[in-house]
Amino acid sequence: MTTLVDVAKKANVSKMTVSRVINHPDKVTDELKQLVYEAMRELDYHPNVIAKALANNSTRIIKLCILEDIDTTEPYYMNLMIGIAKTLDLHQYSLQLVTRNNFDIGNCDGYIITGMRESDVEWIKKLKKPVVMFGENRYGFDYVDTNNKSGTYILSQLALKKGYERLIYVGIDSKESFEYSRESGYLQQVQEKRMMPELHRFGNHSHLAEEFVEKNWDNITKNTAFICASDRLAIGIERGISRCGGKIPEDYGVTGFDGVFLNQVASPKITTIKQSIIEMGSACGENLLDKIVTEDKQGALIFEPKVNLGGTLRV
Amino acid sequence: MTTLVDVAKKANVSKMTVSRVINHPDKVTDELKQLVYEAMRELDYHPNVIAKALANNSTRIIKLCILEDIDTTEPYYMNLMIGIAKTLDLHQYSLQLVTRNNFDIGNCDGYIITGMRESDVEWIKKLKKPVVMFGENRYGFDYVDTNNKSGTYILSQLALKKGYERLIYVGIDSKESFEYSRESGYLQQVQEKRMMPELHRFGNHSHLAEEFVEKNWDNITKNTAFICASDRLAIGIERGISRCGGKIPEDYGVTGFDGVFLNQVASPKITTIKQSIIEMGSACGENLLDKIVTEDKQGALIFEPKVNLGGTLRV
DNA sequence: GTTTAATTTGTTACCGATAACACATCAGAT
DNA sequence: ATCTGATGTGTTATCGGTAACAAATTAAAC
Repeated sequence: MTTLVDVAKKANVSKMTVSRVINHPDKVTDELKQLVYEAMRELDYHPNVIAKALANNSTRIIKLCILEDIDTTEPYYMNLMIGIAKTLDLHQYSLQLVTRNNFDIGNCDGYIITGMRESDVEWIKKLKKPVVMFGENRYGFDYVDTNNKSGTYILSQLALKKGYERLIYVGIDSKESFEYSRESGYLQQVQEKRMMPELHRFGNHSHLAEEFVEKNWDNITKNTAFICASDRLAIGIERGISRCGGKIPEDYGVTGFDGVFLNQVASPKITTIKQSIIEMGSACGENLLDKIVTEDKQGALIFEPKVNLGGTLRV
Repeated sequence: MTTLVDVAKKANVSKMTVSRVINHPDKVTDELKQLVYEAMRELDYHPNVIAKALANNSTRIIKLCILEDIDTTEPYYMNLMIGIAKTLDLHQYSLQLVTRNNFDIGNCDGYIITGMRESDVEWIKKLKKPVVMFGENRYGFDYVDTNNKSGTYILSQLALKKGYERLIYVGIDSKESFEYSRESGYLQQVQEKRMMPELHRFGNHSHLAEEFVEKNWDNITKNTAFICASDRLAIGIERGISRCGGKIPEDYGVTGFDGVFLNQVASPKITTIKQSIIEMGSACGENLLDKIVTEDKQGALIFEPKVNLGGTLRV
């Protein structure tokens, strides 16, 4: 492999000049820069990242910290990892998967954290390296997420446009930030239309939503659409309605949130918000690397949601 | 962070001794070793991988080279990557995904290659860094794979045990090694039982298998089981039989190979061979890292197949 | 009881980059 | 013409390890 010194010799300059051409090109005259660029091209020079890392005493390791259980049937975390890894690899960083237990083993240059709860805030604040969260939060941490509020807002709007006259929100029984945002998207739409909000919350399991429909079937008038905070709940609602003999999408509408794997087995497919986890993962990585280089706050990076039309709303 | 020198001072030895305690402990007296170990423990010393890499002029990068098209709906490659990454991360190596095009950009310590064709053999032989293949081959490259032959052998055996009296093999129309192995597993079982082998080959698409069943329905006697070389073909066979009014598993049996995602949407689920791609990926990584350290040939690492019972064979 | 060889430890140079400092060079100010 | 200060370039030390060699100690051989 060719090194700085090889290039320096060829260009008749010191290796420091070559280094400067790479890192601080404004501090070198155009004349020398040309010479150096040419030498680099001729020798097909690629900087040695390892040496660079040692000189800057960095590790080129990013830790991905998943603070909730990994449900392996969902490609969610895999997609996230793929997305992050894509970006990191590009910059010759490597990804390390950690949990709460093996968290502080070994050094790193930064953290990507997902699944944070309120109780995690304290120790996260104490981390000495840059952090980017995956998933919105209200503690001032930089994050990447879908626009959760906008998602339910759009789906509610869509349901109304399709002629459903009653909107019931089916949320997740959790105090996490994304849930509040999804609720508020529904609420905003409902208020704009001066409708009566109806909210229910359950653990994120399809059978709970299914039970809910079956128990309350008498009160569920025709022409109602259910705006659900997750595909899982939506699938439960869908099954409940089918069981009770309701017709989707003619008499009842259902929308979900996520666009993940599970939906592939629903029939009809749920109309939902599609999140490109891979893209968001990439963005997460880029954000973090930026932060490592510039040491700046990145703020929130919010992806506008895309509706994935299924068969649970009228055409 | 504490360094070699810190440990050396604390233990009253030279840093070289500390380095030796780590890398060549047999060349240091027990007395000094004890001192050094103690110092390392007290100072919570963790070697700096970056410095190590620089000194050894290694890159800590492994290239994963996928030589076939990536079907993103299948979690196959994701699982493979997860598996590999798991191992590599553990050893602070990073994974770089490359294709034929960007293959020789940048240096690396080793390669994991999958989807090799015959035409790739030449350039792979010329690589100067250790290589491990994912998927069997007959060119002497080290590899990791499921025992393909054993898989079809076992499924054929199982089908016979369940009372099916005729076994038809449905293979993939390809000259790749795994296909030959799967065929030979079927053939061995059939020959042991002194049955008449019946083989057919198609491109790996479900509709081709489906067509085959429909066109030949008259010749497909009851009590026949189809041993398929992939889940995709198996799904096609299953659909074909259903269309023609055949009953699975009462009158007809079907087995697949892979245990991948697609199977989740089949009804009834295919009885198939389950491959733990993640585990195999990990093994691939370990094999390669071993090879990098020892410079030895690793040979083949073959995973014994596990049958995943679905509903396409009698109970 | 030397001589020789083997074992153990320390010294030095080096891996390939960067930062901090030192040294030219040249413009403008006095 | 000399003195400043800005700018561009080269020198040196350093990051945290390892290999190769040198030195010191110990053991074995004659």
